[in-house]
Amino acid sequence: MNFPNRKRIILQTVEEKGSVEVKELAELIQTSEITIRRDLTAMAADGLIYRTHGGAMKVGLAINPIQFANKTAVNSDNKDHICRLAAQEINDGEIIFMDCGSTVFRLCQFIRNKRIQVITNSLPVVNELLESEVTINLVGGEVDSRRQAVHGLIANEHVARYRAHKAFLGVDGISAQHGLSANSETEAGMTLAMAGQAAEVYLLCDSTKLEKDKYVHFAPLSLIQVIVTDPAANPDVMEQYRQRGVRVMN
Amino acid sequence: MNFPNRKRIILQTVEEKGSVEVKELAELIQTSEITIRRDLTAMAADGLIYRTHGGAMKVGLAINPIQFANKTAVNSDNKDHICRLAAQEINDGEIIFMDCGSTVFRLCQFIRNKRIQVITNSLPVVNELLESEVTINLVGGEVDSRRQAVHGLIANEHVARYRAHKAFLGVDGISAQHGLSANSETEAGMTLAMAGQAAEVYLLCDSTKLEKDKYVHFAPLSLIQVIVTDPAANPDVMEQYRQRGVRVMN
DNA sequence: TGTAAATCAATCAAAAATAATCAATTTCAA
DNA sequence: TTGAAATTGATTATTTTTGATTGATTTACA
Repeated sequence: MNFPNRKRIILQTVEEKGSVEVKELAELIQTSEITIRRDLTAMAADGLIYRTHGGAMKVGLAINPIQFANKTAVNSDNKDHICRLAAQEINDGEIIFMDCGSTVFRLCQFIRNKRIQVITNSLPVVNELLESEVTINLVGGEVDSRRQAVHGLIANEHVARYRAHKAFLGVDGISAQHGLSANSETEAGMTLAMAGQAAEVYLLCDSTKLEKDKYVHFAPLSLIQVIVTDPAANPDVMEQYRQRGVRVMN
Repeated sequence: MNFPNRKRIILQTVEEKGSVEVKELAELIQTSEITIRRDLTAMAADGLIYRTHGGAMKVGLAINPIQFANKTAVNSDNKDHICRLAAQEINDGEIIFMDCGSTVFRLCQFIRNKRIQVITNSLPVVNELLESEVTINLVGGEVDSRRQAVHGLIANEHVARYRAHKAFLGVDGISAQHGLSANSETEAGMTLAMAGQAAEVYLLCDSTKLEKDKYVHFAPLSLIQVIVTDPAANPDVMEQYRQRGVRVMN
C-alpha cells in the first residue's frame, strides 16, 4: 500500500465519518500507526484535513476561534502596547484600513481623536469609532454574524475601490518561512484585499502568534512592511523577520 | 473523544439551548467535569462562549446595542401596528431592502425568524438582526454617525448592484400632490436607490407624516406601490392616495 | 447576614499520543 | 546487480491530554 492510495482511503474515511482515529486507520489500512501519523501530518500541511490529537477531522467541522471584541481580555496588556506603537504611526489626514482582528479592534481607543479616515469591515470598529473625530467608511457586502464583520466577494471588490496610506491588519499565524496564515479563507481574502490597496501594511500581532502556522497559508512575508508586536517576542525570531526586509517594532 | 470534537458538541449544545451546565455536558460527552471545565475556559478565551458559574452561555452581542431609544418611544404603538402589517407581506425566500428609518427599524423584531435576505444601510438594523435567521447584506460607503447609517454615492452604487423583491422604506413627509419629501438629500438618495431596485416599494409611514411636506421633494407618489400606515390616518387622505394608484394598508 | 453546598483553580500523577532518531526494507535508475 | 534515495517500522524521550485531590472561591438558601 503506497501513500497515494492510503491518502485516498484516509480522505474518504474522514469525509464519511467526520473524524477518525489513528488506531482506526492503522487497522483499516493494515499498516503501523506511525505511518498513519506521518500521512496525517502531510495531509494536514496541505489543508486536506484538520489534525487532532489521536486522529483527524474534516476541515469544515473544526471550529476556529472567532476574532472579536470579547477576546480583548486575553493578552490585553500586550495588545495595548502594540496598539500604542501602531497609533503613533498614524498621522492626521491619512486614510487607513482596519480589519476585523481583535488586536486591531483595540487600536480604536488610541485613534479616537485623530483626524483620519478609517475604512473597515468590522462592525465593532465602526461602533467604537461612531462618536469620534474619525471619518468611517464601511465595507459593504454579506455580514458574517459570527465574526461581526463583512466578508466575501462584494466586500473585497469594495475595498479595491479605495486606496489608503496604511493598512492595520491581524492574522492568525505568521512565520518567517511560510509567511501569513489564517483560520479561514474569507478572512484571508479580506486581508489580501486591504494589503493590496495600501501603501504600507502593518501587521498587529502579539508574540504568541509569531512562528505559528494556521489552516490557510495565503501570502508571503513580503506582503507586509511592518510587524508590530510586544516585548515578549523572541529576539532571534524578530531578527529573522528583519533579515527578510520587514521592519519590526516592539 | 478529543478536544475539537468536544468543542463542536459543546458549541452546538450552547447555541441550541442558550445555556448549559458543566454536569450536563460531562454526562453528554461521557467525560469528567474537570475536562469540560477546561474546555469551557479555553473556548471562553476564544470568545466562542460566555463562561458562567457552573456552565456556559451563548455569547451575546459585543456591540453595545446601538440606541434608537429617543426616536422609537414616539408613536410606538402605531409603529408596531404598521410593522405587523408589513411583516405579513414578507415571505420566506425573498430579498428585501430596509432603509434607516425609525419605523423600518421596528420591523426587525417581526422578521427575526423569517428565512429572508435583508439588504440595509442601517447599523441598528444590522445589529438587531445579527443573531437571527435573516441573512444580512450591508450597504458599503461613508458612515453617517448621526444617523447611524451608510449614505452617499458609493452606498447608492452598492444598492444598484442588487435587485430585491420588496423595499421597506421610511420618509419624512408624503403628500398626494407633491409626492415624497425628506429632511436631507443623502437620505433621499438612498430611498431612490432602493426603490429603483425593488419590484415592490412599501412606505412605512405613521399617520402624522401624511400630507406633510419637508425640505426636499425628491420623488412623485408613483415611486411607491404600497403605503402602510396606522388606524389613526384620515380616511379621506387615504382615499386620495388610493385614487392615485397606491395600495394603502392600515 | 451567615452558613452550607456547589463550583472552581491549582497542583500533581498517569495515560495516551506524538516527535525524533535510527535501523530495516523497498524502490528505482544506472 | 549495485548503490543511493525513499519509505516504513521500532524504540525511546517528550509532549499533550486527562483525571484526582486539595484548598479557595462563589453561590444559594435560610
